[in-house]
Amino acid sequence: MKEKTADHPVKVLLYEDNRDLREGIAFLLQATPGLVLAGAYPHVNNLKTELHAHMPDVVLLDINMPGMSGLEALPIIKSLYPRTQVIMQTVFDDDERIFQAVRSGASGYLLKNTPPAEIVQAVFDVYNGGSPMTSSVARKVLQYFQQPPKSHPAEHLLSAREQDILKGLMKGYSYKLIAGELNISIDTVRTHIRNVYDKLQVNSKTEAILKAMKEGWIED
Amino acid sequence: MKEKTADHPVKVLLYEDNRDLREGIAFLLQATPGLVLAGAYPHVNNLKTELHAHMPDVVLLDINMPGMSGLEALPIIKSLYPRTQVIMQTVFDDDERIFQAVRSGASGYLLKNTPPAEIVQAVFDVYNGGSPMTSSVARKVLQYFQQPPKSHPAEHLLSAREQDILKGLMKGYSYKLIAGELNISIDTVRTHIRNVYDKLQVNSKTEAILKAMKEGWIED
DNA sequence: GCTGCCATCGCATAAATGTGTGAAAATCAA
DNA sequence: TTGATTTTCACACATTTATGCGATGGCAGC
Repeated sequence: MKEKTADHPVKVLLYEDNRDLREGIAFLLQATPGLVLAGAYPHVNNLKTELHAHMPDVVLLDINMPGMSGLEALPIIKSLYPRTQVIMQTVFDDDERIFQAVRSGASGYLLKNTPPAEIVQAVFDVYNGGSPMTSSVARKVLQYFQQPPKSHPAEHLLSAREQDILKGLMKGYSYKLIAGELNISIDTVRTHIRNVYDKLQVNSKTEAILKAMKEGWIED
Repeated sequence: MKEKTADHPVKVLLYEDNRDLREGIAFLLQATPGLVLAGAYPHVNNLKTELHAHMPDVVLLDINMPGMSGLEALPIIKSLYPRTQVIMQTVFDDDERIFQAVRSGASGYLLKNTPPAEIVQAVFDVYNGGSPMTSSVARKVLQYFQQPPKSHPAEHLLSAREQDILKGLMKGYSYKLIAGELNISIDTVRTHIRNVYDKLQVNSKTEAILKAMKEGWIED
């Protein structure tokens, strides 16, 4: 990880409706060598204008603001300036906000209890390609990846052979192909598929595949 | 976020093959109030025994160790003691390792350049439900979410009506149902589907659906 | 006006699929 | 050993799909 703080000062734009907090952070950013505070505003209603005027490297964006919320502002920023790094700040760490922010391209996510010094560090972090996150937020993000302890209702429902056949279907194979692949007769394939349909409560290839996918069956 | 450090001391198990590093971290963990170092080992070859003996709350796990690697040890730990929190440590931050670790249930991921004080902090973090991550690692995780700026090649390929029909197929409908749904004749549905197949270069319902999904067609 | 594309419909035929009924061999737990 | 399950196969028949070869009308662009 190469530090690029010496390159040119990092331009920061701050959106935070709480006046004390805004001025506090603003002061700190101001006072930090290598950072330049391009602006500090209590709302994002003039977002586009300010973006075009300042061309910030990093935006510190509060989620809860009067008028347009930070979550609404985020996609606008990222669509206009994809390379601008955005750090979200909020008091709440509910899943909904986090994932909406992450999907919209947020590069960092800090809770409001983050000490000011770490906020400054976070600015450098995102600028250098990192993603500073409050650890409780990080946990929620990770949990999305954790192999959802797959509740495979089908696991015990379908026999090994039936699973083979189903996998064949999910690859788009015809009965004939599956039969060839597994070296069994077409009629056998029929039988298995019939049983699979019974167990999955469906009555067509399509339904079986869709159900199998929704049920979290493929690894793809 | 409730701190639970006063509850009972957090039992930590440390796996790290580098002796200096191991002893350094071990000393620090020892000396930290609220933490108890249950053991510090240079390899995971006796993993199960040590786990059963110490029942740790948190495991600090180096990835690169002689014999069994940390990545191999992780799923074993999580399957035996799902509630034990594991922090991975490594010098490398390549995507492969990170995602394998995350999928296997790692709760934290620190690079080796992490200052010792932060390692201690990380132990408390995971114990309290957080997921301390080096910010460069966090970035890679986030990027996985931001992935799908899906290119819809079919968007312009298929006409509006053809897309309607395809959506019908993807809901598992039969021709008859689609015809009813859209108030057109079955033969019309046939024609559209024929054209869709031509354009998607497939020749069965199943293939069309699978292709449509892979192409990022569904929102599900 | 002509041309290309789209949406609509019809008919015909071959192939694939869904479903009913049966049954033999292999495997496995009680 | 006995019984339950699994895996294998067969034949039959209805339905659904896939595909070929049409046709009509609408609408946009040149």
